[in-house]
Amino acid sequence: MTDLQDALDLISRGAEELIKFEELESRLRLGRPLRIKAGFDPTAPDLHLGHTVLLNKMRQFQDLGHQVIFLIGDFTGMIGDPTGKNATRKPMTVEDVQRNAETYSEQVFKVLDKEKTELRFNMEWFSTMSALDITRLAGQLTVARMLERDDFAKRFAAHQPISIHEFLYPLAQGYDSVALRSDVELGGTDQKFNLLMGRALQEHFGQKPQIVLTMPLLEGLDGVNKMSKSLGNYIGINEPPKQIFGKTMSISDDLMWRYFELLSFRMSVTELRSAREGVLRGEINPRDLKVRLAAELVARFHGESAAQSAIDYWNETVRGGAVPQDIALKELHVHLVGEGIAAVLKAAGLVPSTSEAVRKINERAVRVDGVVVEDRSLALAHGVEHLLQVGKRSFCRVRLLPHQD
RNA sequence: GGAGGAAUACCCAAGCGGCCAACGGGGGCAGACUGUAAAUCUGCUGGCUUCGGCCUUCGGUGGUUCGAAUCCACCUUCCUCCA
Repeated sequence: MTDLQDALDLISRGAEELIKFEELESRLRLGRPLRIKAGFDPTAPDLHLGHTVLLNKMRQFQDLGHQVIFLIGDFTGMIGDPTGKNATRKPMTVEDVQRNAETYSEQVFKVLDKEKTELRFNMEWFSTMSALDITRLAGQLTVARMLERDDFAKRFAAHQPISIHEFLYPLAQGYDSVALRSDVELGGTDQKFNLLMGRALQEHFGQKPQIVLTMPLLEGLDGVNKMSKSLGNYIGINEPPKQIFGKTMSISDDLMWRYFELLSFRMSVTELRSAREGVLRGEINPRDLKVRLAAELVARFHGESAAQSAIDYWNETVRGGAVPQDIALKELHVHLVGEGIAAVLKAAGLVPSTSEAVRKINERAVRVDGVVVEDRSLALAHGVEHLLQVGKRSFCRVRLLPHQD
C-alpha cells in the first residue's frame, strides 16, 4: 500500500495534469508493468533541459518497473503538428529518419535506461494502411470535436484556413496509442488535445483508455519564457560541465525550486519541502542548494568526477576570484610599434570591438597580469606572456609577436 | 480591385528640418555590494581613433536644402478597413 502511494507520489511529482488519477491508481494495482508511451518528432534534436522534463518522467516510470516506449513519429512528422502553416512537411527519406533517430539515442539514453526502452516508429502501422482504413479511422471523430482544440477553434473563429490534413495529426497520434496498446501517455501541456484523442480512439477500438499525464514546459534561465534554443535561455545537455554548472548557478533563487522539482532525482519531494522551510528560516543558504542541483545535473550528463571538478572550479574562480588554470595561450601577430591595449583585447577575442575595449577600460573592468588598467594608451611589450582579463570571467593568455611582414 | 496606416539600433518604442549616434523601456555587458554568476543599486550599450576628432546608421533608390531619421517622388514589405 505504501509502495503504491510512493509510486503515485513520484508519478505526480511536477505533473501539470493527470487524467484520471483514479484510473492510474487502479491500473497500478494490477501489478503488471504498464506501457508508457511518449512520442517525438523525427527532427534532428539538440536536447536541452526543457526536453528532459519529459524524459525524466519516463525514467521515473522505468525505475518503477514499467515499460517505456520511445515512439518516433516518422509518419506524423510528415504531416507536422498543426501550426497554421498551410502545407504538409517535406517527406523525409528513410535515411533522414534513421540518422535523426540515432541523434536521439545518443542524447536520450543519458536519461533513459536503454535496456528498458522500447524504440518504435509509427510508420510501422501507418505505411500499410489503406485509404479505406484511414477514412474509417476519420469516421470516429466529428468536426465539432476537432474544433474543440484550442488553436483550431481560434483559427476557425478568425476565418483563418485550416487544412483537412491538419485534422489527421491528432487522429494519427491517437491511433498510435491503439497500435501500441498504451496504458499511459506522456506529453507537454501543449499536447493535451492529442493525448486525449488517444483515449477516445482506444475506447472505439475496445481498449481501456490510456491515462494522460502532461508535464509543464520548463522556464528558461530568465525564469520567464519557456526554455528554448532560439531564445538562448537554455542549458543544453551536451554542453561542457563548467557551462552546465555555471548556467545552473546563474538562475534566480526562486527559479531554483522549479528546477529542483522538475529536474532532480536526488531531492525527494519531502526533502525539498524541508529545504524550502530551511531557507525561509535563514538556516540554509540557497547557494548551497543550487550547488547540489548544478552538481547533480553535471553528473547526469558527464559523470561524478566532472561534477566534482566543476564544483572545485566554481569555488576557485567564482567564489575565490582565482584565475583558472587551463587558459589557452594565444600568439598574436601585431605591428612592431607597440599595439595599444584596446586593439590587443579585440585581437584576443575578449571584446568585439576596440570601442567596447575602451569602454571596459573606463569601467575599470580590464586587468593585465592581475592589475587594473587605468590608461588606455598602455602598450604591451613583445615576446612576453601576459594574462588579460575582462570582467570576472573572461580570460586570455597572450604573447605578442611581430607581424610577419 | 479600392481606401487608409506603418517601416528607427539585438527587441519594443520616441523623434517629424539643425541642439541626433538618435529620449525611454527590455535584453546584454561591467562595477559595487552580497550568502552565488541569486536579489538590489550604479554605469555602459554603432565603428575607428595619434583622444582633438573622424566614419557609417533611422526599409530601398533618387531629389529639395547651407543642412534630412525628419520634406518630396518612385519602389519594396507589412498591417487595418471596404469589395
